[in-house]
Amino acid sequence: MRKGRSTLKDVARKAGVSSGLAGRVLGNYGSFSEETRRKVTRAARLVQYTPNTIARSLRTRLTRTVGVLIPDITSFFWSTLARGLQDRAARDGFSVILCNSDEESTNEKAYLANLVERSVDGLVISPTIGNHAYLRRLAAERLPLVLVDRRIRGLAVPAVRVDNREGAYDAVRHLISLGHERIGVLKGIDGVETSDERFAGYEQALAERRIRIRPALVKEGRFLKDQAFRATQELLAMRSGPTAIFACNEPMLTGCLLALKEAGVRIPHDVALIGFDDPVWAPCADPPLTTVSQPAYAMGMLAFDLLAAQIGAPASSRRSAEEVVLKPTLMIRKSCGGSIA
Amino acid sequence: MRKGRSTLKDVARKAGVSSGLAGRVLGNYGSFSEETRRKVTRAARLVQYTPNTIARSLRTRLTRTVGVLIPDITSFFWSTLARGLQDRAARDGFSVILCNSDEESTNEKAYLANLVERSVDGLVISPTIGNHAYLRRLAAERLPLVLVDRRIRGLAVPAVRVDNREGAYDAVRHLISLGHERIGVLKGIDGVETSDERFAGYEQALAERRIRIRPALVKEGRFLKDQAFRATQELLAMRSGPTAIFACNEPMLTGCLLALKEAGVRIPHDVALIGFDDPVWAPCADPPLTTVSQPAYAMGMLAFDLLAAQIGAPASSRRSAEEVVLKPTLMIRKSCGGSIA
DNA sequence: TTGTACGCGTTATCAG
DNA sequence: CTGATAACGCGTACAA
Repeated sequence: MRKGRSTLKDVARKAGVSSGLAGRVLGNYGSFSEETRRKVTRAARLVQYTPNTIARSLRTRLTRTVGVLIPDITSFFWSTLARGLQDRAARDGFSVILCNSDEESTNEKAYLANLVERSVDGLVISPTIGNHAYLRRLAAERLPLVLVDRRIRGLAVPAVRVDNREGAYDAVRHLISLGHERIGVLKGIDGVETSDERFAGYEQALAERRIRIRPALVKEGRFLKDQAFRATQELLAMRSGPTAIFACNEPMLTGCLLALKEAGVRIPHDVALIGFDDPVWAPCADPPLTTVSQPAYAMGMLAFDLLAAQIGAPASSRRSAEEVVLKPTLMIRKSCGGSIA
Repeated sequence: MRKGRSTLKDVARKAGVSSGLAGRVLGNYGSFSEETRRKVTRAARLVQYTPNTIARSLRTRLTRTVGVLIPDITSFFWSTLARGLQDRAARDGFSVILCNSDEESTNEKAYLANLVERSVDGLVISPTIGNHAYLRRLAAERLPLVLVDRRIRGLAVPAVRVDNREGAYDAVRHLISLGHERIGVLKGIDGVETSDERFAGYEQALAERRIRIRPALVKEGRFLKDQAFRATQELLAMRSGPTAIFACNEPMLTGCLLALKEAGVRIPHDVALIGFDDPVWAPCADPPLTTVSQPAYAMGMLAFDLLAAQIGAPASSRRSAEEVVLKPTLMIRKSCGGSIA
């Protein structure tokens, strides 16, 4: 029994040529006669030759592998985005290594280091807060990089995201137009662009109508379902609590909804609810959820395309900050009800 | 400016020793004096040495990479399982390459081939139907393999799954105990063990109560939301349609619910609904969904552990079919209501 | 304890 | 057009 897969040497022997020649016809470069092309391809088929990508990578310094570092594949937005990314990657023959940061910069750092050691050709990352020195160094070294969902201040690399401020603004304006003024908000993580921008949209909508922001109504839910659950309970415990709540992502929307139901509050009668992210189940909820929808799948595809463009280009001529910002869209269903006036 | 990362040769030069020696202290094998250990580690730090995993892999034939090939990362069950898998893998220093088959054997075959070319150390796969010859060959070649969620007949490799028949049996028995007899079922894909077993549970529960199976009530939803949506519409269009529906996975549960709502049927009053898989949002649905819950995250962790055990063991002594079968649990909420008697 | 040298399987260059 | 041969960076047997 042979030990492993057959190599170029095996093909060469079988075809009765040198391994260099075999490599050329199989790699389709250099020159060779039609005669040898036949002999070699036939031999390759016979010995079931399959190139050793490890050896090839060692030589070419290219791995046809990209890393994707996101907060949590488990949430609707990220799994959908990852799917779009993986589909595009596969189309181009790239493999994708999945990493979940849980919004922890220590995890981020560790995964980043690992991915670099593995010589990925590029990286799409949704950076968390914390020390970005490492990431900046990678960018400086011209490792193909694309940021998704959020950017980092002062780091000029391609990014694909949605206009978060606008999406949040639309959501909150919708609430205000329905007569709400005491609007609770479940923020993500302070310092994360996505979160800050959504909060800015919230502020903008309120300011525009001269509604003052009540600090007690703004809670940091850390993008997490459980945190949002607790925060919602706190909101409900207030003397003069919110008449509406804006949850800044899907896990928090779920947590909020769970808390609301557990407390027996009627939606939208007692409190209206609107969320960022539009999971497939939003129409099935009780009541059907009004949300801000993001084109997550498309974002994943775009992220890969932006990355592939960098990988394909010579390191010197890489555009520094091609940015794609998509529009979120308000999906009006039932959870905000009609006017409460 | 240096061209790339520094190598063993660089640290060796810096430390004033041979690269072989440097390799040994950094790899911590063989023998060397305390003196050189200091010199070498210091040099490594100075030149920011980081091992080239490609070269190492070429030499050791090990990549510390595993592939995970599942139907669709986008669904609740799979994203949760993948998360458990990735977490465990990271703990042990393994990277995971994500592939989505969409239940297409051609995709499966292509991804499998790619993963093998990349020399993954192991593979966890949820095989779809179709030609399994390729997979069998890999198993025969002793590539570490673990099957998740479903097995393949006659292929003795470790597997982790849930007792699908029992879960489905419990679900349908629950429906029957509430007085339902015309129970519609949204099956997955005929031939996929998961689907067949769940259907077997359905049959068993009915047979036990001497309720005959009406072919018109069983629909193949292909595990897909949209297919289930249409199938549900067909069920609703029947002259004497179902009084209850059992959706065999989460996407189909969603599709079914969507169709039911769109048609204005009241749940459970007009038709009761129960699903396999218990997504986080199940309690938020209208009405809260009664489901069969699977320990997806744990299954992912276990799958990796089973794989790691094989990777760690010498190829000759690999246990052939350690199988883990977990218990699903019935989560009774509101979508089946009380007795309809 | 240390250094040398070879091989892993490619890609790619350079004579012939 | 073809065959040798040199890297790529690491692991490791073997000699010193």
